[in-house]
Amino acid sequence: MVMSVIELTVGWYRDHKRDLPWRHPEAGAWGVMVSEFMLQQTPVSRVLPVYELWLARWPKPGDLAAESSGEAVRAWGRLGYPRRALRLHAAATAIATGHGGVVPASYEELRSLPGIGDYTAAAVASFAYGRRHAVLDTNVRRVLARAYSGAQYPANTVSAAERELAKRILPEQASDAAAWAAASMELGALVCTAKAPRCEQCPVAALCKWRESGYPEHTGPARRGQSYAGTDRQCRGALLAVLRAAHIPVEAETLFAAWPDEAQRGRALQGLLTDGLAVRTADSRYRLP
DNA sequence: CAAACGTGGCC
DNA sequence: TGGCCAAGTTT
Repeated sequence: MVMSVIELTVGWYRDHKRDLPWRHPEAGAWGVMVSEFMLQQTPVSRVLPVYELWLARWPKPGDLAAESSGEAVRAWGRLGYPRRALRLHAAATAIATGHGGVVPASYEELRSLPGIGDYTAAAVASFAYGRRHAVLDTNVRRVLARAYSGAQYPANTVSAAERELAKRILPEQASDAAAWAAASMELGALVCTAKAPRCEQCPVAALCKWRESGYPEHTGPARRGQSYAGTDRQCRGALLAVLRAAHIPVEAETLFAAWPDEAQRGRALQGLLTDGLAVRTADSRYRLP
């Protein structure tokens, strides 16, 4: 019998999926949700240790909600994009107060929580609750682009056509759809990678349109490079690192010792205050919220 | 829609 | 060495 891309991918996943803690049954929906926040734009290898610490310290949403948001930021460590820690704390608070302490199962309820966009809502509903949703992350988008559209890379932003394709091929049965979501993400992460795809190991190589077309190279605009060295972002990171390490409020002088450029560090501190990642005390010192 | 938002590893 | 890339969201 002829197997489809979806069937082949799900079969491959059964034998090749990584043993990740948030895939264990005991992780629960909260574990899945925490992992999804941490994995936004962040590699699995860097998430693993922080995830373990978080789940041990805050096994339920209410446990995190009971702490200050600053503790969430501190425990976030160097994962990057620390506003995610703030939003995860805010989401936990919303779950504790408005959802009986239980991570909601519906896409709409999840989507309304801070820090949860289209991808994360679909992912939590699918992975934690087996709901039927098109889960479109960078991995899945690349797999679809190659296997179905014959392109090396998807466009910079998700297109309507892409969503339609994802919905069109989504298995009818919710459990099958959830299996496909997990499997296609894993395929994109391990085999159908951005740089050097392992087509020899790919379960759908024989059906891949990109391969069939002779691997045409990407046309169209390159992805915007994200510089970092010397940027305001790096400056913010340096200042926040000082606040994370300090357990009493620090002087502006102490904070500013972490960065040479005067104009930049002033901008960065204001940004941290505006974002709620730092607060000024009555005696004009600074600390985590 | 583009820009802002961290950080580290890899080729 | 430096650009690219990593399970995105918000404004």
